[in-house]
Amino acid sequence: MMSIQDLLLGERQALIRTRLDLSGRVIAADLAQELGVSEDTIRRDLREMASAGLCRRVYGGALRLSPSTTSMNERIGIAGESKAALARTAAGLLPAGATVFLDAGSTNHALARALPTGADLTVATNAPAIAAALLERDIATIQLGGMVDARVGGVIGTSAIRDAEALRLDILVLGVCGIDQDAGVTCYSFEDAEFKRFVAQRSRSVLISVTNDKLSIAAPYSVLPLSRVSRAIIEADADATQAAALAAAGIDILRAV
Amino acid sequence: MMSIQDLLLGERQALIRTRLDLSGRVIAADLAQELGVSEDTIRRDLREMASAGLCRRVYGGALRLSPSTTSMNERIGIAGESKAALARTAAGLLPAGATVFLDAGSTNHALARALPTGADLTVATNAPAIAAALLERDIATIQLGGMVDARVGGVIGTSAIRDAEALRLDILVLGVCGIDQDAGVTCYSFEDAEFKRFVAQRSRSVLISVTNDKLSIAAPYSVLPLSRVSRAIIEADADATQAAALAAAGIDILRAV
DNA sequence: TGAGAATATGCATGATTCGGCAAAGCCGTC
DNA sequence: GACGGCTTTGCCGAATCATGCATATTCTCA
Repeated sequence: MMSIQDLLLGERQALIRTRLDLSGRVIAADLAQELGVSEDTIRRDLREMASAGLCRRVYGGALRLSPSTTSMNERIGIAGESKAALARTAAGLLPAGATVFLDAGSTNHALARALPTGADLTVATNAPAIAAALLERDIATIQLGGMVDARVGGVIGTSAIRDAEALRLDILVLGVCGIDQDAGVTCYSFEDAEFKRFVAQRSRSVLISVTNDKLSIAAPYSVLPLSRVSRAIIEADADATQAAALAAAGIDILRAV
Repeated sequence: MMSIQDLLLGERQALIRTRLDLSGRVIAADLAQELGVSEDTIRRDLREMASAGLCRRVYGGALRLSPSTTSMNERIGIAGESKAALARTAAGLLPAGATVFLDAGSTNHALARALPTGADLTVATNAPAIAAALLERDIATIQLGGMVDARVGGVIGTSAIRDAEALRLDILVLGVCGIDQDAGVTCYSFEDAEFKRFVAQRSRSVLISVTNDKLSIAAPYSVLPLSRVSRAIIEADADATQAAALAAAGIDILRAV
């Protein structure tokens, strides 16, 4: 039996980095106790990692450097932090051993990046960028095949649906273009809507994470009625009336931290 | 009777590699006891494997280079400039309108990054990271589907082959693990070799770009004989004797600038 | 400004590593 | 079969490293 204190040096730092990625901050004293080493050792680790540009050292611990270090996050831009907050919350809702589908979209890309390295999940996706992020985190990945739609950033259409037929999912994390109490979940492309609907049929539950700008938006093509959505994660400062409307439709509402 | 300590050098290293793949970490002292050799021998093995890029050496043992910390970014970083030079030269060899396949691998990832935005190409790939780079450059992309092999960084196996059946390629840009005038093009995984061979059948020409460390390397699994390779791009300072050997096999040799 | 926590620095210690060296095994040649 | 060259391996000593502790310094917060 391997106990937590028998970590090799590199492993300890990798674990700290994962912790940083996940929650954005670590506290030296907590890490020391948790990993069974002295605070000095943790501080040395943090100092090293900071000088290697992997985190920012602060009094008492360390912080993740602002998400502008990676190319994709730069593209996500200003909305990055709120998306990352949604993503961290969503990451906590994926149980070990689950088979999950991450639909294309920047919100789900953030979720892929929020997953801890080596997470015990099998994740299928139609978006190459998401698959690449999953691979970097050493997570079992299934990539759907076909011509990639540049607007969606993922594979849709017949080949994707054919590949998706082989899947049996515990959780579908849906990228949504709009959600509205009357129109339900909607998106901007007919084929994309068709694809999402198909994947939803193959999944036991449907999870969506919704930025504020998607609330009360009805896009042209209908994806699912609200009754098919199991759970929604909304931003910490999301409008209470709209949240209540979704909850009234039977959706389990979670606010991101 | 062959016991565990009668392993040949290569076998021992292969076993260590398996162990690394499996659990992500090995401890020198444990391996020494388990394999019945001295710790010095294990350390020598680990040192060799580390300098061959197969693991990361840490105090007390070694770790798998986990994609999160090292994989693409660092592998690109280490040999970045020479790979970028190969990539620039290769990019110039893809004619407008062509249908191209970019095989998984850091060299081809560099090629994808070297392509100009909006290039008039249709590019198929089995590697999500490459597909993501192509999408960022607004290039028509076809992604093969299936379970992604973490070591290869791309999809291989039956589903990938099934998807590849639909392709008819002008140029296959092959990622090679080794090229040798006797062994031909070789790689480290049986399934990967099988996949590459299949794609090669569907392509009118085969292009490879070869870093110096791949020259005169014969990996375990044979991919193609040299006669099937149309063109090879080698580094500016590649060994002249080895270049001549490839040219003698009928390969069109180009030196990168 | 002062109390208390957090940090940097130097040092001791035990474990690990590196380089060189020699013994043993393997190979081809004479 | 004997010989020399080559590789692999184990062992030794010196050097290096990771870690914890003690001490002086710096920082935060009230």
